[in-house]
Amino acid sequence: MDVNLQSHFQAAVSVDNVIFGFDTNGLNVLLIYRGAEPYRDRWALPGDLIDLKTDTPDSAAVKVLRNLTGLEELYIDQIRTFGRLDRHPYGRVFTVAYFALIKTQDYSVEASSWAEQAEWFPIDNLPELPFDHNEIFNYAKELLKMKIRKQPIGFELLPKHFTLTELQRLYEAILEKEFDVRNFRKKILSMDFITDTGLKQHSVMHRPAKLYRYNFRKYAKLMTGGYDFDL
Amino acid sequence: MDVNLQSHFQAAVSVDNVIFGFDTNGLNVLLIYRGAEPYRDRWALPGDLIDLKTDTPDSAAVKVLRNLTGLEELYIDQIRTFGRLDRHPYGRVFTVAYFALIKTQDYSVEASSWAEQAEWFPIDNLPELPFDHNEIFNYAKELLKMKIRKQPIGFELLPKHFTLTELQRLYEAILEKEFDVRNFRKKILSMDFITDTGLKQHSVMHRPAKLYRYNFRKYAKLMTGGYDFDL
DNA sequence: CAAGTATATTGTAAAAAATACAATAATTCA
DNA sequence: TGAATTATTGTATTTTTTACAATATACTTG
Repeated sequence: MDVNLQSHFQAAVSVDNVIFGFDTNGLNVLLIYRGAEPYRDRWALPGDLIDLKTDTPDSAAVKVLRNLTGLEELYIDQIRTFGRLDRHPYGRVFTVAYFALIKTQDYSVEASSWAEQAEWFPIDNLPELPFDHNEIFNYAKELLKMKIRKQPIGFELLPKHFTLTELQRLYEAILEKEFDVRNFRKKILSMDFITDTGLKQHSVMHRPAKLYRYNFRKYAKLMTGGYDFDL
Repeated sequence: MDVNLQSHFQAAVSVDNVIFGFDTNGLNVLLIYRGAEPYRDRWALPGDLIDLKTDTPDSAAVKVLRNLTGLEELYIDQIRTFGRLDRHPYGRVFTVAYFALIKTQDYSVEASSWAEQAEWFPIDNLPELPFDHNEIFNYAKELLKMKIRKQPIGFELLPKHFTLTELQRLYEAILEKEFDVRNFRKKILSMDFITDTGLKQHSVMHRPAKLYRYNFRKYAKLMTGGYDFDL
């Protein structure tokens, strides 16, 4: 290979995942406790160097997510690439950041191959992160805000069956803004892609709420009709 | 360096720009005629390998754009990174795609250091592009559609002074959809970030249109008030 | 200079969507 | 049985969107 070209083929590329989860305490991010250098013993976004022989950025990000959660078929999407010159102490490493949503309820620490090293952190109380991970996280947070208003991805963060109040709390947590109960329900129901399951909460010491589920097929149908999701 | 690490530091990273321009014929993309291998003598997106010693993806993309147009201060934004295993015949090359908007009127082929090799192509009549450039272009086109509805970036594609009809044609070309003249004007003017310059067209053989300009300060003010641009 | 040509500009009524606002209902627990 | 707690629902007002066509202004030509 040409000497000129040679000088270009000396970069590494990694992926880093910003994994969001939602529970009664609000929005959380899944961080791992690094067991290896650099930045050993620091909480960081879960990520890995891409294996140049076998992986694309997408496949590498999916692998990280799968290893960490033991779950398949999660929502994941590329955010953007970060490439500051000094972002990695070992050399020139570009990182492709990803954005994932998981149902906290389905996630069990035990299923993870990095079990004891993973932990949920409330998004408003993150530790200082290594590399440019704070920057990546902030970018992801903004993206989540934007996406939630345009696409019905909120359901990826809720259990299969959920109440309208839970859905409202989710939107409020993400958008950092409160909605009127009546108007929120009217709007969500008018969009017509959640379905009443006929089930109710039980063992709650108040009027039990109806349980709904997200109906992807209805959503898909609306989209092909040029529908504009907005909140 | 560790052998294990060594195997990761063998990638190259490039940037590729999808540069949009607008004229009376509609939306165009700027392509260059490749003078070097691979894919010599093919029309392709302007791009370059990132110099690992000196450049970030952003700075590299700006350089490509500047070399090509001779212009400063253009609108440019990252799209996403593409990294199929076989996308480049010389090895593992990831490419960070960018999206740029330029005022065709300000662009002169002469100013370009690649002068004779650059040419505008109507977006609905592109040649077959090398690498994964067709995929990148399609992605960019969708992104443009999305962005134009959310941010006042259309003005980056128009001369400093423009008529409302030109603005409408621009939106129609990008969104592939026609708008009612009265409603379009009402909406645009209600947004209140374009200003009447007091000037008019001349030497047109019909009623001359008023010339407007984009008022960034007004827009910025609106945004801080939580305004939602939408069309 | 009058008529013709071509595009620019403007208003209004009806329908739809967004907003503001509070009373009643269903369950558990004591 | 009533107290506690959260779920559920409707209506009037305002704002936004939509549908729709007549008049205005410049240039050109005869």
